[in-house]
Amino acid sequence: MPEYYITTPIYYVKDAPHVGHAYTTVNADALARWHRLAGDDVFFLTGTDEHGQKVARAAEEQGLTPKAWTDRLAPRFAEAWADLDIANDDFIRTTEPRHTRAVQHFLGRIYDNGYIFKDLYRGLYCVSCEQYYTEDELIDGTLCPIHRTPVEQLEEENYFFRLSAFEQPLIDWYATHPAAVLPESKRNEALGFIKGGLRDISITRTSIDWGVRVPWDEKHVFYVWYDALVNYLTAIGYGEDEARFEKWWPAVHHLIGKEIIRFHCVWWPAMCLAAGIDPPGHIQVHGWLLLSGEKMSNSSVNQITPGHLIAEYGVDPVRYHLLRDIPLGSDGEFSYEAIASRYNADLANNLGNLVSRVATVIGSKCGGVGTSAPEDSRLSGVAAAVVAEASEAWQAGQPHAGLEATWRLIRETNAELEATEPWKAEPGGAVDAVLGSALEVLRIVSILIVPAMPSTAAEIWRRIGLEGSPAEQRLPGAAAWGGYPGGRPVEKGVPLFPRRKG
RNA sequence: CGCGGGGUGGAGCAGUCUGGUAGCUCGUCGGGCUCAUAACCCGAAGGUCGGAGGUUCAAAUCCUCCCCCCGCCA
Repeated sequence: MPEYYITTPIYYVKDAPHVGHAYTTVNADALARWHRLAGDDVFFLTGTDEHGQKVARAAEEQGLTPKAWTDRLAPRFAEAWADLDIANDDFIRTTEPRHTRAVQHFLGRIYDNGYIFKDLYRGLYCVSCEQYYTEDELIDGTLCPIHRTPVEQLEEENYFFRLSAFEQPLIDWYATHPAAVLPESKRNEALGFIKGGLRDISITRTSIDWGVRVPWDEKHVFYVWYDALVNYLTAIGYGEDEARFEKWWPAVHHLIGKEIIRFHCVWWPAMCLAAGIDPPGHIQVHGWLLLSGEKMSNSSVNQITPGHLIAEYGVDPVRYHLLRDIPLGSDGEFSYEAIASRYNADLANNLGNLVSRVATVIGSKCGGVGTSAPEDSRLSGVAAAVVAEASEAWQAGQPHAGLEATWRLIRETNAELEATEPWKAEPGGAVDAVLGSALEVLRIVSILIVPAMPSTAAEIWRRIGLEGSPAEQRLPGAAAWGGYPGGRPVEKGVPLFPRRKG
């Protein structure tokens, strides 16, 4: 059984989860669910990043210890994901003991291998922020961007990672793993950065203590990024369960936003090499969810919470919108107009309405009992083509294309009903055939939409009288034409997606 | 010359690598249907593909220059 290990970035617990986080997580969840359908052995990891200066400061502002603060924030992410029907297999927090052990083991290996050394770090430091800035982050190159006060030139003893030693190894690695980073434009960006020359990087701090202790020098803690990346290893038993680790690594799929390309496509593979393990096998980079043209961010005032959207539209429509309207890899605009339009057009008018009209005509012409589909239905060819196209799209990490293809089958089925008008015909073979085909389409569609809308899929499955659940089906076999047995009671039910005004 | 993304009918996108009838969804208009959630189906209008040069029998697609928009701790 092929393994499919997928990760989201771990989210920084500086603030509550917003729709940008949800976008990444829903995509990861949908891909995980697709691979489960495909019969892969799936492990889906998400979690929270809890160390570092900014968390410590946020806690302090609330009059809390960092630990108390993160204990309060982390569950909000877990709850948000539960509300969005996210079926992650693990939820990692970087403050867990297992993570401390993994980080110390991983960085200890790099240290033992000679790629970490002590040196003087010189930087521009804001005393109020207790933080270093680079010159271009400063106002006029001299003032702290937050406090607008002069920064100081400061020196601190740090441990450095010899990133410079990995310039050529990384170039070689990218050459032998051409599809490791997708889309290709992002791979080129990472490679371009590497070829531009790599400098050694400071990876520890003595100025803060909210972090993972450096095992060979207790005065230092690891800088938050280098502790955070290791979460991908912690969760699969790195350093503690060799068999489990090798099962999932390096065939991992990291789903990340484009702003953290350098960390994931340069630092991280280099650190893996330094520690003596393979770099991550797949990194899929996605774009941003824009709100009125601006990136949704933690600090944005006008952020929209996932809970708010779910209350307004329902879980599955929110998931569908995120997956269908913003192709993985490019930026997309979030708007209420877009989600409402998608809801009415695709969910209410097409899918929901198809379920309704089929159930009604089955009721009036077939006594409420589903009929089976003939093999030679015109729709069987469409279905086969759509299943192939959707599968290819999902496999390639393109949910929007998979869903687009799926909806073509729904449209074709509406058109087929229009062409044959079973509601006008006398009950009999012709009517049974066209309605059987429509029911078969609904069966196939309910499988194809499992990754995007698990609850809706299960509900359609149930209404057309099938047992078990669509999520238990295995592709490609289950999507082959002719799986609907007929003879099952078909329930009309209330509209799946009541049409929205405005 | 910081990096990156983009400018295609009213909106959002595909097509650009591998030149050769500009495609899809939404919206608009007209018709059909009335099984269905005023949903569905069919048809139509609407684009000199950011601008200017160039290569070519032929350019949204290749080359040159220019203009504009957007983002950079998910």
